Amino acid sequence: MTIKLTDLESGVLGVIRQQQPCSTYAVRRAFARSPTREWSDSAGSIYPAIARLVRLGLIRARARKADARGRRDLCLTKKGEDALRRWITCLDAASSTPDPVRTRLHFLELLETSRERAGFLKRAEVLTRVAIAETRAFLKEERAHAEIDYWASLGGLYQLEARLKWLKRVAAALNLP
Amino acid sequence: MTIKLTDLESGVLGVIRQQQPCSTYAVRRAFARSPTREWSDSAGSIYPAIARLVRLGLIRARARKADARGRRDLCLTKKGEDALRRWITCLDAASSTPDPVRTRLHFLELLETSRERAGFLKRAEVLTRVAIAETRAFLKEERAHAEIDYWASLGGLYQLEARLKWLKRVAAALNLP
DNA sequence: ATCCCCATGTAAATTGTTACATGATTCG
DNA sequence: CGAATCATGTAACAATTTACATGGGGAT
Repeated sequence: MTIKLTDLESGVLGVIRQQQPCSTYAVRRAFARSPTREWSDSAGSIYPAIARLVRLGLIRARARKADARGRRDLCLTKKGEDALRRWITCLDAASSTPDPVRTRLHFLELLETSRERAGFLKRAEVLTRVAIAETRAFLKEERAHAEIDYWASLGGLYQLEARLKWLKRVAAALNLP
Repeated sequence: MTIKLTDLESGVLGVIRQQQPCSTYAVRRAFARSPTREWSDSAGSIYPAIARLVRLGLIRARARKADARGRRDLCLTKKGEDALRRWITCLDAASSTPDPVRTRLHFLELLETSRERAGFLKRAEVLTRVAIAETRAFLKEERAHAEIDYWASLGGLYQLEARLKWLKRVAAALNLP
């Protein structure tokens, strides 16, 4: 059975992979820095999450010797890299997070070839277009019967269209077709 | 002490207020309809949430007589309306949801005067502009040191800018300055 | 010396997910 | 009649929030 990661766990893996070797606190700081607050930076969520990932063998933790504070160096294992890669590439419509594309894009470097990266962006684009079509259909019904819900839901459409624009810009910037 | 509502509870109150009297199942259906999945539509979250709200005195549940299925008519109490109004107007930067503005806008009708409604939109606009400024500052640092994180975070900026555009359109549509 | 940030966590309570259980009604 | 949907929930589990506890190290 394949391991199913939560978004927080995936974010943890991703940040560790970017900064390894690093401490739990470094991950926390990285999460806290982000203006969009994609992941929770509370100790009560991160420490248990990392303990889980160590238990699952996705992270290796090595105590620094002669460190009075008991800091540990965290690194991804091979298994951890695989799990992270799987999370990135298994991007689907059922994702519960506000922006599953953006959270994954942070770790795009884990995909080695241009082909894989372009594939990710393409899949993201298709998903977004599907969502746009669905939202448009929904808005059509909605308009007729509930004015305010129409305007509220229109916000979702604007967000999706912005995502599409952003994806194009990212693809161009990264030289991906 | 004032009651602090979760987003799900607020959504429940809002939908009930729009459709009252209605059943729990009607709320569930309303949540399930939305293409943006702003609120969870699982029975395991909604039934307990409504039980909580009844216990807190924000909802009144009345059994329909001679209804074999045991349906209940739910209505907001005065206290429930107040709590919902407070949730809508207490829009702040610390909101954890992806789009605290959009979720609240659904229930804008609860604000009676144009002045209040315009106030809400104005506050939303200010919050968004602040977030945009913060994100721009963040991106400036980010660009220098982590290419991919820069492009990922740029997505957040696009979302915020889309929100601003949407807010303008909503204000115009509702004839609010 | 004292205060604040670094850095580790844990405990209790709450919340949400997944899956199940039950029975009524409608539709083909 | 059988399947899908309506409509109520609950139980077990997993995850998160909030708050606390502990101590090192650096700056004023």
